[in-house]
Amino acid sequence: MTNQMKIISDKIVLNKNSHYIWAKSKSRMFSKACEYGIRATLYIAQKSLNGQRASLKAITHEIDSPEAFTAKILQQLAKAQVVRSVKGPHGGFEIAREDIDSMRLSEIVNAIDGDNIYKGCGLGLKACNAQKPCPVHHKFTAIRNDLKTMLQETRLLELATSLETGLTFLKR
Amino acid sequence: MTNQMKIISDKIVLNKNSHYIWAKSKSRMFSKACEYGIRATLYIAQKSLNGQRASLKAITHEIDSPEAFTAKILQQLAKAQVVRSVKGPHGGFEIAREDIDSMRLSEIVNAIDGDNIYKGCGLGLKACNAQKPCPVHHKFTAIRNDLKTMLQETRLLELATSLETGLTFLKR
DNA sequence: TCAATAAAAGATATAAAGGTCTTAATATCT
DNA sequence: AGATATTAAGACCTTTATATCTTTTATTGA
Ligand code: FES
Ligand code: FES
Repeated sequence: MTNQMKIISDKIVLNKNSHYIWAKSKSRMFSKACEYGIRATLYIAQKSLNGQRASLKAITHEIDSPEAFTAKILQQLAKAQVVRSVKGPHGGFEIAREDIDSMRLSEIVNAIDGDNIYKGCGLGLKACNAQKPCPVHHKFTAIRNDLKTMLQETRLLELATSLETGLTFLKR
Repeated sequence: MTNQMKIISDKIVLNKNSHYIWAKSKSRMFSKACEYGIRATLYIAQKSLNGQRASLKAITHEIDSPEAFTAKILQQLAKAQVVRSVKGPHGGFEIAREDIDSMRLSEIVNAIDGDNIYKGCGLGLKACNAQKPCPVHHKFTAIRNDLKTMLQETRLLELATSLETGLTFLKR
């Protein structure tokens, strides 16, 4: 590289006039909002199993997420009835025991990211359509369906339990 | 809804003061740049199999993508040696026959999106780490590995051939 | 009923992705 | 050599995602 561009970080590249030029888009399966949302929900589930509510402060501390942004996401999850919120002293977020048993990962993902991840075309055609498939359709739908099945079958209880027993973690 | 917010489209929601509030992030497996990049590469491969070059204009027409943006993506792919570009009259983009045989889908994805999609943690922890796994680690890595394998095994030739025979499509 | 606490709602700010436009470089043909 | 065709490079603009800050609403308990 003989020119004067400046690499600020892995993601930020500026040229000599300090204009942003290009960096690989760090694509992810779920949006950050959804990642925080899943982690927050799992923490709340874990606390709820112990008969406790989780406050916003506790949540953001335990999952290492930005507080105000996490609040917004929890609002969404409360509207979607994934979690229940309680205002005032000793308030916070909770999930009913029977919901922890029955709720699936897919409900959280749906509430935040919608279902495009397992319905949309892998190459971005308007919709996935087996009658007029894109070149990756067959290979892609197989993986997408596995993802869909996994999300729809995985219960909150199972994930919250592995957290409780210290087998898995929400931050590092 | 008794308030005055205005739903402009599926993705754009404004409140009474015309401030953007919130909409589900349409998450996708690959970035749009990557989707266009794959589609463009497949079209170029198909033309190359017929001994022809593909011009930017022809590409954007055939894959239905924004011209200037597609040009940027093709620049990236040329730098990554996924495609070869030729300037001047009768110029355009091409892929050597032997590369069409050997090149895998993963090379295109890597050139544009990098490898986070099959290396990163599904819940957004700094890195995926089996020693201190997140709650979805085991279920997630299984799917991610299937995706990785699929991308690494799928050859351009196979996809370009299915296009040529009219079994699959790059736009609709 | 009042102070304190905690979430909801709203406004605004910043960063990244997606996209356009203009000029430069390079190849081809006459 | 000059006109033309085509991609490369750079600057810039727009939209969406991510994030923060401020004000309002609900709940509790002294
Ligand atoms: S049409 Fe592209 S994935 Fe189904
Ligand atoms: S640690 Fe989260 S996917 Fe491996």
